[in-house]
Order: sequence, then C-alpha cells, then structure tokens
Amino acid sequence: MRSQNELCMDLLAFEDMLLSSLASRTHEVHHAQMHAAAERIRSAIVESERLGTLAPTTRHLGARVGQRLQRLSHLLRAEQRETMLMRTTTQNELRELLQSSSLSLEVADAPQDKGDASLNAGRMRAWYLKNIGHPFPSRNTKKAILAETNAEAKDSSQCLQYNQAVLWFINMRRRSGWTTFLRSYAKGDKAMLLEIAWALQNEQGGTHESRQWSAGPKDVDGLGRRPRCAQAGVAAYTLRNLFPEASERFLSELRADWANIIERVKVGAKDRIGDWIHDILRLSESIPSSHSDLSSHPADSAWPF
DNA sequence: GTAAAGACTTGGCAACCAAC
DNA sequence: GTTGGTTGCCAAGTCTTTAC
Repeated sequence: MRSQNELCMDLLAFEDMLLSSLASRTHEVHHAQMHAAAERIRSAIVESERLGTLAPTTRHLGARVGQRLQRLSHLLRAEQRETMLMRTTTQNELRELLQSSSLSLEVADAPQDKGDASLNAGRMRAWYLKNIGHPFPSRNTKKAILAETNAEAKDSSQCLQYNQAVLWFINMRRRSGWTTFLRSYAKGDKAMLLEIAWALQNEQGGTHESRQWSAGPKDVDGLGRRPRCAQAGVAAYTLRNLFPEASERFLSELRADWANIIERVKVGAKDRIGDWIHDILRLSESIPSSHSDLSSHPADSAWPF
C-alpha cells in the first residue's frame, strides 16, 4: 500500500513524464509507459478511496494535475485547429498562384494525386454527427448535402460526385467503428443501436453544440421495427434500461467505444493529434466519482484519477 | 412471382506518409 | 528500403425496392 506522500509523488512524476514526452516529441515511444503509470496511480487511488485513507491533500493535488492536463489537451486541440486553418490558407494561395502562372496548364493536366486529394467532407461529417444513431442518409438527403457542398466549393477540385458521397458514408460507417459497434453491442439491429445512441445522449445531456454529436431522429424510416423509444419517450432511455444485466465494465467499454466513433468522425484519423493523451486521460472515467465532498472546489471538476 | 435497378457490404488494391 | 496505417476507390456479391 503506497503512502499518501508516495501517491502525490507519483502524480507529479506522471505529469512530468507526460510533459517531457510532449517536449521531446517522442510520445509514441512513451505511450505504453505512461499508460501503465496512469493505471498504477489510478489503482492506488481507488484502493485508498476504498480504505478511506485518501487524504484531502492528495485529492486536491490530483484535481490540480487533472486540470492542468485537461488544459494541455485543449491547447493541443486549438493548435491542431490553427494548423489546419493555416494549411488550408496555404493550399488556397498556392492554388491561386499556380492558376495565374504559366504552370497552370501543366498542373491541370497532371494526374490527380489521390493521396492528397481529400474530399470536401465537412457537410457530410456534420450530417453524420447529427445522425450518428442511424447514419444512413436517404438519396434526397445525400443530394441535398452534395448541392450545399458544391455550392460552397471554391473550385472544381472541391466538388463532389454522388458516388463519392455514397462511398464516403459507407467507408465512414466501417472505419469509424460504427459497423463494429452495431455488431458488438446491438447484435446487428440498427433500431437497437439507435436506442443505445439515445441512451448515451440522455446520459451525456447538453445540446448538439456542447456534445458535438446527436443520436438523430427518434423515429427513423427504413428500420426493421420502430425503436421502442418512439413510443416510450426518448428521455426514458438509459443504458441500464437497455442492458439490465450488463456489468459496469461492459457499459464503460461501450461508452469508450462510442466516444472513439465520435472522435473518428469528427476528425480524420490522420489529424487526430494527441489522441494518445486523451486515451491516457480516459482511464480516469472508470474511477467511481466518490469525490462529491470536494464539489465546492472548482478545480476538482477536472479530477482525472 | 420475377426481373431489373439501386443501395449497401465486404474485401481488396494503390497511393501516400511516417516511423523504423 | 521495409512496414504499417490511412484514404479513396473499385469489383463482386447481397439485399431491397419497384415495375410488370
């Protein structure tokens, strides 16, 4: 059993290791090591909590470390957004330059670079996130998304074909893990998955803007049966209702898999800078939240361990 | 009931990129 | 140079819908 002093030292050592790794840009190498460290600290804190020996100073230190790491995580995201913005601006300027120069014909005749020609998928991505409980747009919906996307396109390279949209949704369902989730947690039943999505949405609360995803319409045409939530009222749905026999571990894995789907849809996998840090921080989500006595302390809302 | 057309899934390929 | 991951795309097969 580690002492409270040792636990505090572990927390600070973990934070230091994480920051050093970031600074040296060798985080991939340290990923497994940090994972193990986070897990070790988590176990020690859970054990202390269980025995009632967790000191308030340790709690507060954990909260402060957690708050700093959350802040770091937000900064990484902001940096990612800024980089993408700069990249887009640079690409646009380069394109304009090439179009106005003698190179334009050469460029136009050159074969398309498939690897770099990423689709203008913003609107499809947004629709997917708004209907993630049942991400199957109808033909008309796909056409509408295409029309909006192509109307905003700055040049022909940003215009989408209908077939590209169809394939994008097919690939996104498969590659985001949605199809695997359907098989694993809903036994291939899309209506069941929609119910799970509604339960998760109820659990998370907030709005589409704060969550950045929505289960979608509660009554979707084309499903084998109308979801039970359509009759019972979606607010009544919880994971516990849907999986009365399931262990907390199962539900926790389900939530984590769902979060992964959302994350994969929100940004392309190549752009998921700092995923590993979120992965490590997510360890905290399985800890019982028995720190309600600290709710008066604002920093404790970010308690990660 | 049946054929045709469309939508979708699955498996795979090629190009690209980054890490080793 | 090799390997593994990501992305866009294609082909074959399955399923569903529609017209006759």
